[in-house]
Amino acid sequence: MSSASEASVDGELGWNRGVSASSRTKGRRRLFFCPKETAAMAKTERKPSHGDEKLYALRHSTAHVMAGAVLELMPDAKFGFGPPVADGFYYDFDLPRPLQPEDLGKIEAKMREVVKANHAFEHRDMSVKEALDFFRARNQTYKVDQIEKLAADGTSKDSDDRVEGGKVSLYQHNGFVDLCRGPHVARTGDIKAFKLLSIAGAYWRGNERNPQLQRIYGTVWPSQAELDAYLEKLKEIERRDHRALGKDLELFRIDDELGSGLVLWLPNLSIVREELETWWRKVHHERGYTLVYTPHIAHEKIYQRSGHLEKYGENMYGPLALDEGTQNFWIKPMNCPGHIKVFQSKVHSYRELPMRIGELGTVYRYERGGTLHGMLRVRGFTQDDSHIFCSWDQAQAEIGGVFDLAMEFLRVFGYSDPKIYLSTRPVKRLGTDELWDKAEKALADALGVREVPYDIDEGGGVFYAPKIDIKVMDAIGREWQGPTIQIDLNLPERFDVTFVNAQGQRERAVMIHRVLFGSLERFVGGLIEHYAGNFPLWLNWEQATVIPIRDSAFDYGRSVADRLGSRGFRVKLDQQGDMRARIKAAQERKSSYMLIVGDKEAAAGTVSVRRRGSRDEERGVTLDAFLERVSEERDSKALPADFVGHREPSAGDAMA
RNA sequence: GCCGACGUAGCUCAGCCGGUAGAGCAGCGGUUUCGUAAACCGCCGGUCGGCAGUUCGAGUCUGCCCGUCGGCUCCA
Repeated sequence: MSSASEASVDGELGWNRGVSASSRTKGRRRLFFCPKETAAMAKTERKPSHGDEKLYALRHSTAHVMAGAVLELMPDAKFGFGPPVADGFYYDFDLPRPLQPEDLGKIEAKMREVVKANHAFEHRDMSVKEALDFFRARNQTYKVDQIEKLAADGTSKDSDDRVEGGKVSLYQHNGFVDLCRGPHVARTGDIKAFKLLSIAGAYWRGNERNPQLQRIYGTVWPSQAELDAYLEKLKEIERRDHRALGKDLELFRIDDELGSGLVLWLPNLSIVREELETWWRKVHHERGYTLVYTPHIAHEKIYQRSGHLEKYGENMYGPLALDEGTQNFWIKPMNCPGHIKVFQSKVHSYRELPMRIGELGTVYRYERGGTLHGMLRVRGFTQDDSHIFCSWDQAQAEIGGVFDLAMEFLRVFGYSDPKIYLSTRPVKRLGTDELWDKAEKALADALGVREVPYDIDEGGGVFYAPKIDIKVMDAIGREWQGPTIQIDLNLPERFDVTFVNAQGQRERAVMIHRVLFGSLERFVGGLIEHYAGNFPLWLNWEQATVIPIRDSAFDYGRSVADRLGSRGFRVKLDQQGDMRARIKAAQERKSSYMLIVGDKEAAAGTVSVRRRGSRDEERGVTLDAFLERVSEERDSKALPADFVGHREPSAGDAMA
């Protein structure tokens, strides 16, 4: 007999049947991305729209069914938390042995039995003492821990559970009892289309000093069609994975011997980066930025003064002991100290402000091994960093200017639905509360003036400043971290950054830190996925491929390629294999245009145009007409014709 | 860093109960010149992630490192 029946207490507890999903009161909801997406994306998910209570109940109920199945298969299992998350659910277990991939199938089979048996979900309240006795008797130490915490605090940030009137809420089905506020579906038979996806480690209460539990992720949908659509979306995410595309398209490489977390930009992606940097410099010159270069290592005294060694030291590489070990240098983790020194190279009048100092500055930060992820999480990266030095009176307008520039950037790349977050003071920080009050208010005011709606990310600021984060949706509805703006009152004080005001007195400058791309590595890694490798013409490493049909057209093909090259296009003349092989290869390299030329084209001075993503050809296009067309496309930085932007809400939101 | 899985040619992978490494693609050399997604023939290419151990013998078994993947924690 399984222990599920040992846990069964129907008789003595008096369960209430038929608690409907709609009885669930509003509460905090913990939302995460599906496992595949997490590392690539922002930590917080946008809140789902109203009206998805049923989906919430379905996911929550399936988590219970899974936990019940695990308990039947492994009677010694102990349970942690098992909440619904975006697109599915998970449950954490403390198990006597590690789970194997084959276990998922067994657990799923057991779940299907329970679904088929159509057990009722039943609810009851229990006094704290009763509940503690109940879970102690079953050796469910994590539940005991949670109830004790709830009894002490009333609520818990780790779950929706709470103590009300001295009681906690429990649910049971098929003898599996869990601490839970509900709601649930009425019966297990209401669970239709589900699948267990993966196994992972997770710390109890998310704290790495706590024991590590085994987490099973699963997904569940009201219908098989919706489950299929979701699984298809996961496949699409896999197809777009920048690490796979990075290999296929020869974009970047991370070499073990060179060092993990360090990116080699291969020639193709280097072209993308060069185009981005060229445009970035142009835009910044137009906006009154001064572009500079600063060193990659610095004496430790500057990092003592900036507070980096104290608050950020565990992420820094060093020390490098120079001059017989009498002088310590560290590799720079941020560009701000260098830019402060640039500003302080002379005395500035208020007339010169705001002074906007920018740099494509390469920094190195130690990241723990398990956190590295392709180009999205690396140890060396280049930020498109700028520090704006201005007076307090100018700060708000400057923040607004940066904000507008950020929006322009996002539009160019086809990102949509920007969402704004205001991240406030973290626990580990410099400076007084008054300074933080002032800085946080300045950011909030700047957003207020623009009437931009935003959410607060409590404690999400950097050690020296609060920040505005802009998060955006990519082509398949995933959220990414975008530009960041920070207003810093700490470093100007530590470095005594001043200017001479209209009264001839020294006045403390305000420092605004901002990035638009963030890091080039992460931004471009994200772009690869956003575009699925199909880059817009202006960024593409192979803008056109000239494909002669046979030898007789080689000379004409060369003249076409030369003509395009002389207009600044990146063109490949392919003479390998036969024509069909050349077409296939060009398509695989994601060349923007194929220009197929044979004897007819040579005679007429035309090209046959085939656009990436299409099997149609357009014959008899004169070279001039083609040049005019692609010049316009390139210079306007148009999104490619095969780009399909994000239009609908994400799958999870659509379920409302 | 932690939990689990995995590391064989540039890439994708095969290699049984331990007997001394194999395919396709790519590359190179030929042949072929063909009207819209893979022409044909040949050749080159591997300290099987690294270091120890067990064994007559290790790609296969064991241990420790390194790395990658899925998460956790952290983050641009």
